[in-house]
Amino acid sequence: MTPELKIQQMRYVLAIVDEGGFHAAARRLHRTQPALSLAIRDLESRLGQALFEKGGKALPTPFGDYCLPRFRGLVAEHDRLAQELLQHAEQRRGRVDVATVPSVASRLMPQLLADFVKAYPDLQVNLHDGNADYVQRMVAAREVDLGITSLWQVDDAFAFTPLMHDAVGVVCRDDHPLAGRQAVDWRELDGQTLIRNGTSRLLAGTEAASLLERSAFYISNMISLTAMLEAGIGITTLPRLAFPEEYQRLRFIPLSTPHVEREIGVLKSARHSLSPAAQAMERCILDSLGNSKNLALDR
Amino acid sequence: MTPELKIQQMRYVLAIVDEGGFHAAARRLHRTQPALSLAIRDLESRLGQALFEKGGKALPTPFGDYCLPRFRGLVAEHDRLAQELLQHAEQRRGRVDVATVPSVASRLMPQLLADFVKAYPDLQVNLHDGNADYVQRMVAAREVDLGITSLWQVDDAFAFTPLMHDAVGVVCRDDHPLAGRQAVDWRELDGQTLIRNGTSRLLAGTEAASLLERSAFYISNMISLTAMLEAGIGITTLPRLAFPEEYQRLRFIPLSTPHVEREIGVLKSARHSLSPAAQAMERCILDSLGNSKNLALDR
DNA sequence: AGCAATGGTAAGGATAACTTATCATTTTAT
DNA sequence: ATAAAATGATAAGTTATCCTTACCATTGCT
Repeated sequence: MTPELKIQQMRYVLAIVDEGGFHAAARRLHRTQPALSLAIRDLESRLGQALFEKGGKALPTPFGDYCLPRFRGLVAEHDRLAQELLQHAEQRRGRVDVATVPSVASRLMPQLLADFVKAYPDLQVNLHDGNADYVQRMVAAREVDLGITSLWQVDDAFAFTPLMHDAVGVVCRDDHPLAGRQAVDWRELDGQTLIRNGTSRLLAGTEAASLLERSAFYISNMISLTAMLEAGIGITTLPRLAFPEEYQRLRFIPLSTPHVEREIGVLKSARHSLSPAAQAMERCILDSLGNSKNLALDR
Repeated sequence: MTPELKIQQMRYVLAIVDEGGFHAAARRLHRTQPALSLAIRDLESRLGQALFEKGGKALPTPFGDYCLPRFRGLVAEHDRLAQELLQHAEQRRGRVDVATVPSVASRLMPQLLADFVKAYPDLQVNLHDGNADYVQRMVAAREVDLGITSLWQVDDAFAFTPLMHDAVGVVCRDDHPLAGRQAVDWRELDGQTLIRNGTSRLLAGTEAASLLERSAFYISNMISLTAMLEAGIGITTLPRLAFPEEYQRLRFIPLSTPHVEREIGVLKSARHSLSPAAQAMERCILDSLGNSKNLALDR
């Protein structure tokens, strides 16, 4: 019933009209003139009406005149769409949503995003941050394309690409007895006031696990936690990346025994592939953080 | 640079998504499953991005999700256009402009248009009327598709299809000496007050031409002319079709010597073809007035 | 009149599209 | 748990579509 009008046939019609003849149009389209003749005849037979007058010249019929602007419209629409989709496919347009843990957001993302917008200036980036559980849930719910986090729970619904190891250490004020030390053993913390935080669970399952049970404080908010530490109320443990360098009076001492580290990496859904923009972001992340095991974290 | 996205490929994508799988879609499209696989692969390679996830199920990728509504839009646009053009081609929609001489407009068009709208209820008809010169100029300027008129001037820019012969006669009031006659010779009009009108030039070039020179009146407007005739001021000549039957006191007496007639027919441009709607109108005119030499004009 | 355009036509070849047959996986049912 | 059925991918071969070469008819221009 409804004829299938091919975009290419319409293009031929437009070229013939614009160039004023079959030969000229054929030249422009890199075809031969009979190719156009046949294509036009086919289109005419589909519509049941002639598009060009019969006598010698390539003049549109009244019906052809009626079709012309409509063909032009659909072809323009097609080209606009093809262009748009290509730009998305080629990662020149689009949007990425990324979720990270706060330490990554503040320590790694600034440089990374600067590199990213330089490489992909027209891609929109949305950055969310929260704890590792939150990041993983955002990825699972597909509210973000990618997460940069440590693995919260192994689950084959996720694909995790490791980026770096982030060792846990003790954080204390500069007047604390441990402040000048190069390393510390967990047993030395016995009797100290330990403030737990969101990352403390990294110690669970290690020989230092008992420290957690003896701790009376839990503070999730980083601002509050640093305020407590600066006030000299106690000490805490943090992965190095999460240690806030900007607080002058705080010190980070690596925990040598047990050696505890979290593994930071890129998290994505294993079942779904990435949008083109997210592919660009993933590549950017891997290029920038992948090989260099990021040893430049010392101050 | 810009890939050529075929309407059919987009249709395949939509069918696969809507039917939830390659097999189901293939069934609906009367194709086999590999045909779809290959078409999709081709489209994906043109865009440089996968549209469906790899693992078994036919789930769209995020890029596929992005494409879907746009494909749907363009396909819908295509179908709408194809439908519209087909309706025009099949003369189910469109517009015809017709110009006629007044006699045709008042005596022939009412029935003809009634037949036409019955056969083509969705076609818009615009009817213009004026003298034969006006009609011919309208056709030449392509402001109308068709004219129904007598030929004003022969010119190979026009195609003229004769419909009927329309004999000239004398028109007078019922109390005129000629009123009861079956025929009249031009010599019998000698000494009568002859009022010329737009059709009087039909006598030019005949033996009765001298009558025109002796006439002091010329009235182009039909209402004015009939008023003059009803007032008994004079007589005139008119083709039978132009004789206004509705005036009870006026009589028409055929002119037997010389026998003068105009030929009424369909006029169109010889260089341009007709719009589909105009083709419908032409056919309707020829069917309704072509063969029957329209002898049913007596009252 | 003769030449150089125009577009149309016929036959054959290149390309694209589709089908049949088969395979590897996954899902469903027993 | 295992068989059966359904999924999509792949390879080879067929068909249809599209395009080209070669030629013709007509028109317009020197």
